Amino acid sequence: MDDQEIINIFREHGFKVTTQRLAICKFTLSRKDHPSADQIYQALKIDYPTISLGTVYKTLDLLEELRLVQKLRFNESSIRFDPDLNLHINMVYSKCGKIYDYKADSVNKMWDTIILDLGFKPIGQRIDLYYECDNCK
Amino acid sequence: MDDQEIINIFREHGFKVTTQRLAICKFTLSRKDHPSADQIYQALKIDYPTISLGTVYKTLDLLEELRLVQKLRFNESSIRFDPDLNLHINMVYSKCGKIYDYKADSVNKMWDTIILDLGFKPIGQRIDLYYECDNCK
DNA sequence: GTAACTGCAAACGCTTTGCACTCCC
DNA sequence: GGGAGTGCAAAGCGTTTGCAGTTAC
Repeated sequence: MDDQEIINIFREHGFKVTTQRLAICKFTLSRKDHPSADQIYQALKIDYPTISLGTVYKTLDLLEELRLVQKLRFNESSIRFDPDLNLHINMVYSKCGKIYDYKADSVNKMWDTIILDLGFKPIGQRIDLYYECDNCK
Repeated sequence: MDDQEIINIFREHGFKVTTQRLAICKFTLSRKDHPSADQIYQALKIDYPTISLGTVYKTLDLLEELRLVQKLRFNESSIRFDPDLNLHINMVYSKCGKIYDYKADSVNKMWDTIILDLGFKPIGQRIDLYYECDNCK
């Protein structure tokens, strides 16, 4: 998603385009490791020294409302933000806290069958797999 | 799981059996709707008026350590406690906050295939399905 | 120009911690 | 009797809220 697309989405929904919003949005959408609000804040502080954590939180709420990210709570204190709202598996490395997405056609097919089996369609889903990586921590 | 079984598990691991622990454990293991620490506390306060929220938290941590429950964070502030550690789907009702387990052989079979496809075995998993119930809230 | 947004700091809510008292074993 | 467990209250920590100042449009 390029800058113009993001700008259009904001404007279409009546939200102003600010430097902070664009930066937070671009950063979060480009990440595949589900950063926390503070990780986003720390990363952006380098290029935008006056940005505040409050703005990061408010913007992330906005992105959730615009269906550009989803909030995920894992078994740790902070919320992680995932820019992929389609069906995928969250590969969670329990020790080091890293999280990556895994996508495969086979999963989609299986999933369709499970949903069909259940008889009614959910409004969303979440699939996690937990691993322990020996080389971390 | 009856009282004696729970008592044995505590003793085997060198933990003392107290009235509070037994009550918290029995209540949590019997619940299928994934109560929060405060819900457990509120429910037990009726029969055990002197019980404290701190003890509920400490005991739930102990039960997690003994692999009798797992902690689950959903998109709400508090932690939910699930006494089923085997493969199942969490049916989450987004509006009213209710959560139930769904188990089916078909899911297990599908899941085995997905894991086999991935090539390496996880140490745990979590599957959520989100619904909106019209009659709630 | 003005309504929306930002940055700051205080408030909030759930969870954890510390400690004196209590009670299993 | 002694050490683990409890209850209470304070501390902790990520997140939310309120507000004066600022900025997009």
